[in-house]
Amino acid sequence: MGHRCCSKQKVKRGLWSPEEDEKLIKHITTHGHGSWSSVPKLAGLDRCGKSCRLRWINYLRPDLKRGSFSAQEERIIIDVHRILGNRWAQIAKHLPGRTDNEVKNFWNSCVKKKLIAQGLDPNTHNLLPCHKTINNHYNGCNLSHPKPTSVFSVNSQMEDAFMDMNTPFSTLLSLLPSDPSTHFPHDSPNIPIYELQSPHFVWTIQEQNPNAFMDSSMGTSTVPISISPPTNPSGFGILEDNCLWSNPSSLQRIEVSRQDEMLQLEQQAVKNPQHEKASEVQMENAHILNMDASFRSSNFGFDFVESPGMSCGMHYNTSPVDGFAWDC
DNA sequence: AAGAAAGCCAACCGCGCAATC
DNA sequence: CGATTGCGCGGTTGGCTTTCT
Repeated sequence: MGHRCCSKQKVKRGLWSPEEDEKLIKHITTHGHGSWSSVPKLAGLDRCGKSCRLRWINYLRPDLKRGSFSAQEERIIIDVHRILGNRWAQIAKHLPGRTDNEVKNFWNSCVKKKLIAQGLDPNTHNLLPCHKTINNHYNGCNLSHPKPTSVFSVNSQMEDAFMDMNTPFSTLLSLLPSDPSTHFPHDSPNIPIYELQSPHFVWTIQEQNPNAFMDSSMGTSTVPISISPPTNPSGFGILEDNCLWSNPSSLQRIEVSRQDEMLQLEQQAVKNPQHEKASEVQMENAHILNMDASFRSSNFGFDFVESPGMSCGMHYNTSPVDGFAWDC
């Protein structure tokens, strides 16, 4: 199995010279790479095809985004890594202009250390053993995984939609059960809990504690979601490339719309001081709207809570705004 | 100022998969 | 249908740079 294309050839190795780069760029921009194994010969390079491919993909490609990673890119990396693990190529697909190698290096040199500093195991994203004494409650609510009060079957349409990054957020919401008010748990009438099952996944969806939202400065409510493959005890490893929670653009659109609404109300208050009190009421109402438990409301972001790989008491917000939050 | 240690990142290695022979 | 080939991937290495002592 496999092949030893490089080991049997006496070709140059190590760092690439500017002249070699120039030859490779010239060849690929004019002829395309075609078969990588033939590129060195055609381009006049004393390298193996594999080395040429790597140099082009990781360094010379014109669409590469150079420079340090943004905070949002870092967040995406952490989010997707929590689900996919060290599948760098898959993670890199969520970061236009970044290569798997770049993501991997960034992870190993920076992100890993940050997570450890936050008391998280970078491999599992669980709390490290020495940090597991943090309170196991969430804004006064017991966070031990609540039993779902309703289990819905997810048909293929829903599953496809959930796994497709391009599915509009409104479509996702419309696919959820239409009348969530009938599925509130008896012991927590304000916190509906759903579990959606398919042969491949279990989605646990829970409206976030409204009090938690009221503490939020960004005017966004969230629907914590945990997704786990029913047959995989680790909770990781078999999710597909395009996952709902890795759709930051949807979240941003939603959040921007909420922020715009709040901004408009604030501007109204500035323009019409005599109506300031009325605007305050309107703003308060906007908050209340955000607390609306209806899944058809567009006031949601998506979070994970209590997935098999996450310790009780830890709340990881996937919105582009907030970072890790510890609920103590 | 100099040597050591740590950080960073480009490149290599070896394996697995899929297409082709 | 097995062998070969090409490609892509994740893990690892090695060397350059930066920071620390």
